[in-house]
Amino acid sequence: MKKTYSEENYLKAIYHISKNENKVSLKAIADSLENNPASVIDMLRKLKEKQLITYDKTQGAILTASGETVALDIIRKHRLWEVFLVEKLHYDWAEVHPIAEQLEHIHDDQLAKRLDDFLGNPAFDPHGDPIPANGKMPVYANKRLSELEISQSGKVGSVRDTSTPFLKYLKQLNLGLGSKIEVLDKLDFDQSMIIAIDGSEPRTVSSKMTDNILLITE
Amino acid sequence: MKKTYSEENYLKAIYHISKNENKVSLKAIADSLENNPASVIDMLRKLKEKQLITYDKTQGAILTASGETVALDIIRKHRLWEVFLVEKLHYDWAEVHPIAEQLEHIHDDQLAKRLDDFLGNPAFDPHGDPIPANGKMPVYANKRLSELEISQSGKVGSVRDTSTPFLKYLKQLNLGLGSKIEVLDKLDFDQSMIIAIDGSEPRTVSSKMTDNILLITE
DNA sequence: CTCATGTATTAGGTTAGACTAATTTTGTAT
DNA sequence: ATACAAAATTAGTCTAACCTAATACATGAG
Ligand SMILES: [Mn+2]
Ligand SMILES: [Mn+2]
Ligand SMILES: [Mn+2]
Ligand SMILES: [Mn+2]
Repeated sequence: MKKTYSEENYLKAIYHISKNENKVSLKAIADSLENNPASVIDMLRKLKEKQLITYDKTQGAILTASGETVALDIIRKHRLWEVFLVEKLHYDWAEVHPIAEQLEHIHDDQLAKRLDDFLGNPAFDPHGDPIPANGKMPVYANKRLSELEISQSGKVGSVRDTSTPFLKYLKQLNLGLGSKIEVLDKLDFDQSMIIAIDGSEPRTVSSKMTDNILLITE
Repeated sequence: MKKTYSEENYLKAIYHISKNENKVSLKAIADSLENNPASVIDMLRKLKEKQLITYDKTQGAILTASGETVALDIIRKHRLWEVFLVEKLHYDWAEVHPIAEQLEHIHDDQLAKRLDDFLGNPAFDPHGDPIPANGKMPVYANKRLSELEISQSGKVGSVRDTSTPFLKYLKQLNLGLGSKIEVLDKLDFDQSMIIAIDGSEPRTVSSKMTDNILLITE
């Protein structure tokens, strides 16, 4: 059964929220899609009807197996297209998200596979996020920078916020995927951190920043 | 001003029909898009409102300059994506049209240019159709005069025989590059033609002559 | 000239997906 | 336990883009 652009966006939003919160509330979906709660509840009923989710106000929205399949397929296409835009068309990684938001909805049976092969079967998108394959999201060890203790370190594996302002900020800090970060100090009163990026001058960064950097620690 | 998917499809349809018919009728648009005439007239009024076309029942629909710009931009993207799908993703040329129908609506300021460069600035799509550039559809002398049927016409784009006798003969006929030729009649027994050159007196010309004149038709 | 047919137009209706403005339910702080 | 605020829900409205069915207009064959 073919899904609409809008249905696909809802399923994707529900998937992403479920990875960060233990309950996917109506409000969280509304905030994420910047839609009115009244619009959201209509769509949730439609998705429930189509057996793509379950929903009630206490449990929140939960993807069914087929709902998750759709969500992962969209995320896969989104991330593959982002790789294409950066690797082949030489876009900056900060520019590709809005274009991938459109491209992820292109529907064709063979397209994702052919694109994947053309790109050399990449494992990660330009933001360091893993590309789903075979209906599953690959998992790998990662930790928020905000969770590190003083003197611990790690390599930047991905960023949770892919907004242009945030990515521009990172660029200004000289921080990219693979940068090594060491925690020099942590301020108790607002959780801001003093860090060294690739061994350079200490920089102070807010908890909002450290919450959005995911590290490969091991 | 951003155009909807549907508006773009209408403008494209009007463009294509106008190249094959001397009037873009409501019915022709309805047939081409497989939409109901009642739906079509609504959209024509909307496009007229937005100054993308003019329309009245006797003249039919005519693209304004800005309407044509939009149409050519969509056709450009359609054909570039077809090249991508065939050249890079190794689709068969017969499979790519429905996918390009979706991809042509992806909106981003830089995308067409970047894609064009990535593909090596192709002049033709996989079906041999020219790819618009700089807001214009390239035209090529693509048909021998001898291939035209009665009542068809075209403009002289080039000549295959460049011998002095031939060119002198053309001069005597008052025929040069850009001259408009209309086929008035064709004689079965020796394939000679009776033609009007720039609307002048009918002239009879041999098949040897008509084989050596290349026309821009469309 | 007239009427049959094809083309254009109007009128009214549907669906998807959004909205605003109540209202109800739930959770939390006192 | 109360009362307030946040979250969920309902009711009603809107727009884009389609539809069907009825009607008007144009045209060409007899
Ligand atoms: Mn993205
Ligand atoms: Mn990404
Ligand atoms: Mn095509
Ligand atoms: Mn083509």
